[in-house]
Formats: sequence, structure tokens, C-alpha cells
Amino acid sequence: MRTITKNSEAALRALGLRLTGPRRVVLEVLRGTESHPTAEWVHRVVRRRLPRVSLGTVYRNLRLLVAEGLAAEIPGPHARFDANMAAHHHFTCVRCGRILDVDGPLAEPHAEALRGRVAARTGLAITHHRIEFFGRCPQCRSAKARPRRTP
Amino acid sequence: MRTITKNSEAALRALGLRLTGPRRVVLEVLRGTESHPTAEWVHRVVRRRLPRVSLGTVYRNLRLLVAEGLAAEIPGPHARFDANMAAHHHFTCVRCGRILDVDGPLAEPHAEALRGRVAARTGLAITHHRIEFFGRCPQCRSAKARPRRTP
DNA sequence: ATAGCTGCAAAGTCTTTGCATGTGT
DNA sequence: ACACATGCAAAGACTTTGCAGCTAT
Repeated sequence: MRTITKNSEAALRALGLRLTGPRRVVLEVLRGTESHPTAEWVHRVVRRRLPRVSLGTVYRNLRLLVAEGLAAEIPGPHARFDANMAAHHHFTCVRCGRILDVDGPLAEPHAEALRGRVAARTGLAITHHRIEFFGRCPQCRSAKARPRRTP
Repeated sequence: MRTITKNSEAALRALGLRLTGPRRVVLEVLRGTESHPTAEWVHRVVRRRLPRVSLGTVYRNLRLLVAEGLAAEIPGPHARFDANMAAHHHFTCVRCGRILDVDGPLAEPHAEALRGRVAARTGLAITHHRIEFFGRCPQCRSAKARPRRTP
């Protein structure tokens, strides 16, 4: 579990963003989970602290955080967000939809080499890449339980 | 440019699918491009041959082709489709949005090794993966021209 | 004071669906 | 014949926006 929850304020201030209640809580909520949540999930959790926050405001702040580099958006039919800015990739469970982190050092050195090779041979100017792994998560491998969706 | 356009019929028949005009043309159009088109683009092109085909029918057939393994869907906010079923990855131009193929042998051997390594260390059961490269396409690298969207 | 936020609700986008009609086998 | 497809239009799911009223600085 991630521990940061405190100086989201500082992070926002450092970027010259206004520190409003909804904004701060959206960032804290996002930093407080590893579940790669949807906007709706963030909204539900934010509302436990600030019940009057609207979904529109959550979207606006999520987009702002992404634009400011404090969060990333995981592509897909429904957008998911991630405040983990360290280089890492994702594993998606094809059964339950859960997304798990595959952290940097594990995948990175090889992926970098791959990137260089591809760039060299295709002539494309590659600035970055993303790797998405698919399979079954530990829970789903053992459990006979019925599929669940995350979050 | 891809050449196949002829035995889309055979492919459909082999799967026991009914051979209807819209279905055949949707598959032929998809097989006839490398542009990773959206449903709307496919619809426009299909209509040049069968003007009465609806967008709903295009979606239904595109989904069917994906389900039957004759096409793949590229994830994102707007779905894109691809009839190239050989193992390959994609390069997305961050300037114009164009998607280019990065074909198998180039990326594959290393990616396989990477996958094995990740699987071994994380304990995740990885069945497949996808690599997406980002950067600027040749056109955009040279051109000062203004951004365009693809298709 | 005032540029920037917010809640609310309405409007957009892309995609899916219900239904009556048409069609491949 | 008859199960399956289609066109059309309406409905859905998710996201963005306009606007008048707040609020951080």
C-alpha cells in the first residue's frame, strides 16, 4: 500500500496550481491507491470526504493532474488513472480486469534495448513506449470464484 | 500496400459465418488498408461500394470479426481495427496520431525474453503482451506542416 | 478584487440495441 | 422456411462544457 497522502499540497503548489478542496482530495485519493481507478471510483471515494464534489470536477482535476504530470492516464475504453509516476508497466488480468504494476527495473533494461533496436531498424524516432502484459492475476489463478471487475 | 482482397469470402465461410454484402465488404476494406482505421472510416469506405450500409452494421461486423479472430481491436478512447493478424506491435505518432506497424521478428525475440523474465519474477501467469511505441513518424519529422489526424 | 474553481445540468461522442423488414442457406 | 442480418433510430455509457455563483490568493 502506498503511504504518501500528505504533501499533495506541496506538489500542487509547486506547479502554481490553486489549492482547492476537491483538487487536493482528488490527488490524495489517487495517490492513496494502487488500483488504477476510473474517474467514477475516484469520485465515490472523494465524496466520502467532500460529499458535494461533482463528477465533472473530478474529471477536470484528473485531466489537469495528467496535463501537469502528476498522474498518468491508462488508455482503454474507460479511462483509468494512476498517480505512480515512476517508470513502470502494467499487467491486466483478463479474467477480472484488475491492473497490477510491473515495476521498472524488472522490465526496463531489456525494454530499453528493444526500443533502441526498433528505432535503429525502422528509422522511427521513438521517444517512449508502453508494455502491457496480459494473463491471470494470482487471485484468479487460484479462485474458482466468479469474475469480478475492478475497481 | 496490402494485396489480399479476394478470399475474404473463404475466410468467412471457413468460420461458418453467413456471407452477406456488408460483412464481406467490411472485411475486405479492413484487409485493404494498413491505416488501423476507426469504425467510422470503415463505414465511409464501405459505403462507396454499398451506400446503404449503416454504421451500426459496420460496428456489428467489426465486433464479429474480432470475436472470430479475423481482426484485432486497438484499445484507446476511440476503437481502431486491424486485420493484420501476424504478431506485431504498433508505433503511434504523437503528432499526427498515425499508427504504424512494427513487425514481429524485429521486436519479438527480445519481447519474449522480457515476458519470461517478468513472469518468473512476479509470479504472474502472462499469456501475451502488447508493446506500443511512441514518437514522431517520418512525415512529421520532416514536415513543418500542421498536425493531421489519421485516418 | 479577480482569475480561477465549482456544482449542476445539459450537450457531446462514440458505441450498442430494439424492432420490423429483408436475406443467405 | 427460418435463423440470422440489416437499416433506422433511439438508447446507453462515459466525458466534456456552459454558466452563474464561490473562493483562493
